[in-house]
Amino acid sequence: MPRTAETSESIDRATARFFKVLGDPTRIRIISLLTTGPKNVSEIVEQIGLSQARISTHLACLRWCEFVQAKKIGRQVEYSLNDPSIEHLLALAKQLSSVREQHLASCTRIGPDWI
Amino acid sequence: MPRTAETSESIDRATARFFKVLGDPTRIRIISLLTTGPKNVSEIVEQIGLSQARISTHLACLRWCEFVQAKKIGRQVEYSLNDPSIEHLLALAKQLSSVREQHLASCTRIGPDWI
DNA sequence: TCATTATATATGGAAAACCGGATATATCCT
DNA sequence: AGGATATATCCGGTTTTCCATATATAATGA
Repeated sequence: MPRTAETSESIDRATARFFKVLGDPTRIRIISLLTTGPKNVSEIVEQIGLSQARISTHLACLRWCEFVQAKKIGRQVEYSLNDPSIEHLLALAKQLSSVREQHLASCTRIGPDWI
Repeated sequence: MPRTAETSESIDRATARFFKVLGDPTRIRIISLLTTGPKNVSEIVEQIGLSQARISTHLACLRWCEFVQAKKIGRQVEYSLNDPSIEHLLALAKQLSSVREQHLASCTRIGPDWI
């Protein structure tokens, strides 16, 4: 069954949201950290160095979009990646973006302040 | 030479910006369209159905971040993808996000309106 | 039970991104 | 040169995202 224009548009919207979730430095750092194995919230907070509240909302975002899984152990919650494909995707993206690292770093905002 | 925490942080920032550029439905649609071959601006405008001005700024964004190349031919400008890896990345992301399409569609904003 | 620890959520404000509409620039044609 | 066409950029306003701070919930231990 061929896809209609509407369904491909709908997938594009989903894909854009998917990417938007990945489009935040803190969330990338969290995902990168989790590629080294499961971590509980305190460990993540310690590694990243932001407030627990901030980390927790970023984790909620990643959890909602199913990038990560949460497992409650006593009073801690252990987070882990829930799909190995994410690691592939991230590795590929890191490779592509590290080539352009300086260039991308010089772009502090999306919009007509390029140049 | 091992990477220090700062340089990995810098790559993470670059990667996040890389993803942020991909985190817009219109830009995803443009890139998807360009996977079928080079197109000039008028063709892109026609296919996507947004104003020429809007398409043009999205193209500027993609061009700046080197997702696409622009080639001036007479008074038209022909755009094309400038790295086949982008296609792989997009295909992988589309696959991952189409699995969660309904779920991602139900998320209209990033932030505490999940649940 | 009460205090403590670990994590999650709510709220208000600042910054960033997106859009529509107007305008500028560059090329072609007569 | 002057008009038409193709594309790019600017501007003001609205929406979205991010953050800091405060507070809520849940589990543990005294």
